[in-house]
Amino acid sequence: MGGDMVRRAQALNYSLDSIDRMSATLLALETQPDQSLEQVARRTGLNESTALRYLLSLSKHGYVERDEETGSFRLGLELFRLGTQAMEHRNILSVAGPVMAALQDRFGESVNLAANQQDRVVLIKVLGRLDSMRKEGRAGEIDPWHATSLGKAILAALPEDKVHSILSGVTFDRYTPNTKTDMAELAKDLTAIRRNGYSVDDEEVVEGLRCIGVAVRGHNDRVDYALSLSGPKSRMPYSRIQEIGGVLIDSAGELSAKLGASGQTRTRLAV
Amino acid sequence: MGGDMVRRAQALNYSLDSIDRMSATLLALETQPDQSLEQVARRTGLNESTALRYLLSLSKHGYVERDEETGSFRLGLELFRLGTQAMEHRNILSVAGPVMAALQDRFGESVNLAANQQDRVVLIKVLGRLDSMRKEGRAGEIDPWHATSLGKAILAALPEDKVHSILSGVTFDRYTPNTKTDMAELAKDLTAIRRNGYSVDDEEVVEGLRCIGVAVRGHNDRVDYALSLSGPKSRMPYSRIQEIGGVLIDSAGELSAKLGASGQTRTRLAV
DNA sequence: CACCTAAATTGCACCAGATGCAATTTCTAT
DNA sequence: ATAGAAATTGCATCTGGTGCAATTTAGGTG
Repeated sequence: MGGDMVRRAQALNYSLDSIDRMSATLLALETQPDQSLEQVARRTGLNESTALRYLLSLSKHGYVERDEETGSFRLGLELFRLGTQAMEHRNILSVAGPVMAALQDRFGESVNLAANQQDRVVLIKVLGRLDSMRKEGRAGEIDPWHATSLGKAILAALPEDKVHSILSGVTFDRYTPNTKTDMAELAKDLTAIRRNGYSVDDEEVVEGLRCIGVAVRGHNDRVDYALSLSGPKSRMPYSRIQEIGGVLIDSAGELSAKLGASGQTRTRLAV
Repeated sequence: MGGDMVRRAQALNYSLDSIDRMSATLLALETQPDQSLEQVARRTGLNESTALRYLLSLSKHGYVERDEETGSFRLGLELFRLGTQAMEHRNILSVAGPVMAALQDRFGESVNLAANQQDRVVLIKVLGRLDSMRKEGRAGEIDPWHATSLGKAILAALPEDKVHSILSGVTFDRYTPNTKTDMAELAKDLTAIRRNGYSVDDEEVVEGLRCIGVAVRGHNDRVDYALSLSGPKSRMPYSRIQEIGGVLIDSAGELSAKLGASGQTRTRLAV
C-alpha cells in the first residue's frame, strides 16, 4: 500500500522546544482573543515570564498583537497575511473558484471546499446561499472526520492504514441521532462511498442538513481536498442524491486534473 | 499628541532569537512555494542544518509543509487557519461585509478594506466587479502608503509623529507619472485629505485607475482600517468624487461606530 | 487620596538545549 | 553504475533561554 514513498530520512527526531512553545502560545490565543499574560501562561503551561517573552517576540513580528490599553494579547494579522500566501501558493482557490461557482449556480445550494491537512479536515472556502443564514461552515474551521461528507469522502479515498492512523485519533462525538459513532458503522459507510464515488452526510452533523461530498486529488494524486454540496433535506431528497453525486464527481475530477493529478485514480466518472 | 498612552514598561528589550529565526524562515517561504532546504538556508542566512531543524519543527505543527516527493518546503495551512481566527477575533469582516456589499451595489465598483498593521497597509477584503478582471487587489497583499487611497486615508488620520515614523521607512517608489514621490507632495495631499475627509488615488498606482478612501476607527478610536472604492477613471470622473467621498465617509463612520469607536473623532459627517 | 492586592515586568545565575562543523547518507543526473 | 550535489545526522561546545525572586505598575477600596 503506497509502496515506495520516498523515505526521506526519519527527520522526526528533531523538534525545537522553542517552536513547540511558540505554537502553544499561538494555540492558546486561538480560542479567544484578548487574553492576559496570566491566562496565556496558564494555558500554555509556560512560566509567566517565559510566556511574556514569547508573546512579545511574536508581537514584534505581528503574529501576536497587544492591546496597549489593557495589555491583553490576541492573534496578529501577520498570520492572516501568511495564511493567504499559503493558500495562494497551492493555487487551489483560483482553480476551485469557478468550479464551485458553477455548482452553486446549478444547484443553488452551499458549496464547500476543505483541505486534508495533517490529519485534520480544514474548511477553506464556503460559497453560501445568500438567504438561509442557516448552519453554514466558515473557512478556517476544523470539521469532524466521521460525520461530515467532506471528511468521509477523504477517508474513503485514503489507503486503509492511513484511515486507521487518522481514526485512532478520532473521538466519534455524536452531534445528532444520525451521527455514526463507532468504527464499524463508519467502515460500512466508507465501503459504500468507495463504491458510489461520493459520500453522504445525512443529518449527521446538523439536523435537517444533508451534504454530498467527493474527494479531490492534488499534485501526485494525493488526496488533498474534498468538495461538497450542502442543503436542507427538503431540497436534497434521496431521489436526487445520485444525480448530485455524479455531478460532484465530475467537478472533482475536473479540479483534480487542473491541480495536476494524473487522472489515473479518477475512476468511476459518470460515463 | 496622543498624550497619556499607557506606558506599559518598555517591553522591547526582549526578543527571542528563535522567534526571529522562525519568522525569517516563514518569510523566506513567503515569496515562492516549493523551495529547497538550500534556498531557505540562503534566504534566511541560517546554517543549513539549523534551517532544516526550524523547517521540520514548523512542519510538525503545520506552519510549514513539505512535499514528500521532492523534499521542498512551503507555507502550511495552519497559518491559514490561525489567520482566519485572527481575522474573526477582531470581527471586522462580519461588520464590514454588509457595509461593503452596500457600497458595491450602489456604485458597481470594487470595494476594498485594508488594515493598518504594524506600519503596513494590509488588504484584508476585496469585493471585486465580476467583469473587469482588471488590476484588482488581493486579500493579504501589502499596499504602498504613499500611493494608495487606503494608505493615505490612514496616514491623514494619524498624528503627525506617527506619520513621520511610518514615512521614514517608505521608499516612495514611482508606479505611474502621477505617483507622489516625495514627502512634500504627500504632505500637501494629506492636508487636503484631512480637509475633505477622504483620500484620492488618481492613477497613482495603476494608470487609468482611480480610488477614493476613508479611514475607519476601531476600538478606542484607533485608526485600524481603511475603506476604499476603486474603478476606472471613466466611471469615476472628478465630478463624482465628492459625492462618492461623502458616501464613503458615512460608511466608514457607521463601521467605526459598530467597531466600538467613540464617535468623537468622527467629524465631518455629511450633515 | 493613600493604601493595598494582584498582575506584569525585569535582573540574574545557571544549565538545558540549540548551534555549526564535519561526516555520512541519500538523491539526481549522467 | 558512478560522480557530484543536496540533505541529514552526530557531537562537543557554548550561547541564549529559563525560572526564581525582586521590583514595578495597574487597579481597586476604604
